[in-house]
Amino acid sequence: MRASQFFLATQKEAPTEAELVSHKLMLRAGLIKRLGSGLYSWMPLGLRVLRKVEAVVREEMNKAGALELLMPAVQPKELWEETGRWAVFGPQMLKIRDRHERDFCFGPTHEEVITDIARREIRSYKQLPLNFYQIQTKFRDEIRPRFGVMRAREFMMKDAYSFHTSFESLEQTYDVMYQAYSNVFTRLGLKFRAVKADTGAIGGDGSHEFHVLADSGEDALAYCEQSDYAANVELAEALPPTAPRAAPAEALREVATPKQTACEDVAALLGIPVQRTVKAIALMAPDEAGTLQFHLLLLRGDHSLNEIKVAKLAGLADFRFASEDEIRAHLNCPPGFIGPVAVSERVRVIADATVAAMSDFVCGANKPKFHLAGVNFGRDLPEPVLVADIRNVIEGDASPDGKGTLSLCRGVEVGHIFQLRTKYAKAMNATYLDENGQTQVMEMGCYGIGVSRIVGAAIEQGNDARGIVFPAAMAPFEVAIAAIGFDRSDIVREAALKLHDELQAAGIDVLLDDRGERPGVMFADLELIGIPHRVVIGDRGLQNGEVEYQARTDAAAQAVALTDIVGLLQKALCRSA
RNA sequence: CGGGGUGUAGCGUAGUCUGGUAGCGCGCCUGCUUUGGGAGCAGGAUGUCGGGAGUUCAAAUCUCUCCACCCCGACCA
Repeated sequence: MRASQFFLATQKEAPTEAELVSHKLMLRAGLIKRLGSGLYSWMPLGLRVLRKVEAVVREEMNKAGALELLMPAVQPKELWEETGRWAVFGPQMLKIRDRHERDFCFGPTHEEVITDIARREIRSYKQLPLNFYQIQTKFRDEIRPRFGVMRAREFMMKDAYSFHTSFESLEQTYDVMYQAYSNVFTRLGLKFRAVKADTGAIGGDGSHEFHVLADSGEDALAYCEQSDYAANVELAEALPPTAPRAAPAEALREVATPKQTACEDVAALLGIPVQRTVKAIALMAPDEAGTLQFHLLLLRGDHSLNEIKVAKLAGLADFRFASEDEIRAHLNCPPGFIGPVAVSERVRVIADATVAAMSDFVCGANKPKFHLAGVNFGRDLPEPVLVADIRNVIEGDASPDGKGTLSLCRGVEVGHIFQLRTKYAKAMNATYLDENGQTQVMEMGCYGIGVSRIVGAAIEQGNDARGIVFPAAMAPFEVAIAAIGFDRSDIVREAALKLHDELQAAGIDVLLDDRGERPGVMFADLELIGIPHRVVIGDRGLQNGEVEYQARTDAAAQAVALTDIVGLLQKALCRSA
C-alpha cells in the first residue's frame, strides 16, 4: 500500500472527549471517528486492525472445531419472550418497531436465535456436539458508554454457542474454548490473565473471564503468585481469619469524633490502625412478604463491600443502599456515626467474617460526633445474626486455595466463557433424541470475545510518548517504508518502490510513505499509528547501498545493507524466506 | 437515572463575569523557498458561537427552554 493512495487522518491534538490513553491515541491516529455516544466509525486504518484481530479469532475458532455462521442483528420480540429476557434485559436492549408495529430488538447477544436454530435443526444425538460462532455487530444500550471502543454501545463481538448431549461433553468443549481463547490472546501479543468469574444471572457451574492487564481496566483481579488461583475480585473468596476472636481486654467507652466520619479519619484521630475500626453500611431489602427490612452490614475499616457477594445472601437479592432518612429512622443518627451497638430488634446486623473475629474494636456510636471504642461482641452487643464473606479481598489476603497470598491487578475484560447448561434449551425446548429414542434437553455453552474492545485494550497496554505500539499481529501494517525525498530523488523513489514490491511479494503487509513529506512528519505519523517495523530510505544511505531499520520499540536505528533488508524483516516477522 | 461539567472553523482554544466589528495555534488551499525528527515567508478559504424562544437599539456574552457530549456511580464483550 502506498500512503499517497491510502487515507491517513492523524492529528496532533486529541479531542477533549477522550480520557484514556488508548481512546486518545485511537482518535489521534485516525483509527476511529465518533458519530455519537458509544458509536464509532472504523476508518480504513482502524478497520485493518479490527480485521486482523478478527482473522486471528476466526483462525483459532476454526482450529478449535467451531463452525462460523451469521445470524441477523435484528431479532423478533417473540423469541425473547420465550426465555423471559424481553423484560429482564431491560433498557440495555435497543427495541425497535417495524412498519407493521411488530417489536424487534437490535441483538445484544444471540442465545435465543442460536437456540432456535438448534431446536429446529438438531434432531439426533448423532449430530452433537456442535459449536457455532459468528463475528458480528452487537448493540447494547449501555448506561454510560465511555473509553471509546472499550465500552461502546455498538461493538464487534465474536460469540460462540455449543450444544451437547451431556455435561461431560460441555466441559470438554469448554476446555477447548479456554485453550482457544488463550491462543488468541497469546497470538495477539497481549499480556492477559484468565480468571474465575461470577456467572451472574446466567448461572451454571463454570465461567472464566479473560482480561487484558491494564491499570485503567474496569475490573479488579485477584491472583496468587504461589499457585494458579486467579479470580475476579467480584468473586474471589475472602477466607475467614484463622485466629479465633481474642477475649475482650478493653472497657467499652465513648470517644468524641467531632468531624471524623470515615474510618481512616477516626483511626488517625485515635492513633490506632484502621484495621481496628469497623464500618457499618445500611441496606434496605424486601423480605418474603415484600416488606423492606433494614440491614446493617459490618466491615473492617479498610475493607470494601462486595455487592455481588451481598446479593447472594438470603433475603438480600434485591438490596439497595438505605437513604439518609431511612438510616435516621432506624438508628436515630445520621450516617457517619452509625454502628451496631444497642440497636433495635428491627435492625438486622450482618458481620463480615473478619469483623466477627475482631475484639476491642472501634465503631460508630449511633450518636452524632461520637464513636465507641473497646467494643466486643457478646459483651456489648449480641452476636451478629449472620456472619458471611461480604467484602472484597485485598492485597495480601490468603489465597482461597490455601497456597500463599493474593495480589491484585486490574484488567479489561475481553473474553468470557460460560457453561450455560440447560437454561436456554429448557426455556425454548431445544431437545434431541438420545440412543434410546428418549427426548433430552441439550446442554449449552457460550463463549464471547469483544473483538473491537481488544483493539482498545491492546493500545492501552502498548503505547509510549510517541503513540501506539501495536503487537505485530494486529498492527495496521507490519512494515513502513519512509522514503525521504520520494518526490525529488530518483534513486530513492526507485529503491523504495522496489523494496515495497519485494515485501509485498513476500507476503508482508507494507505501507510505503511516498507522500514526499519531510522526515519528521513521516516519522511522527508512522510512530503514532504504531507500525512495528520501519525502514528509512534516503539518498544518504543509498550511496553506501544501505537503508535504516528500526523496530517501533527500538531506541535507535541501525544501518542495513539494502540487499539484506527483506531477509531481516522476514526474520523479524517470523516469516520463512 | 442521580451528581458534576462542557458546547465558539476539521482539532485545540481565547472572548462570556462587565452585552457593542468573532480572535489565536494546528490543520486545509495557492505560490515561492526549504528538505534526515511535526519547515519558512507571502497570500487565501472555512463560523446557524449546540438548537429554539425571550430581554435589548444591540446577544457568543443576560434569562428561559430543549439538545448533544464528557466526567463520577449502577450495567458488560
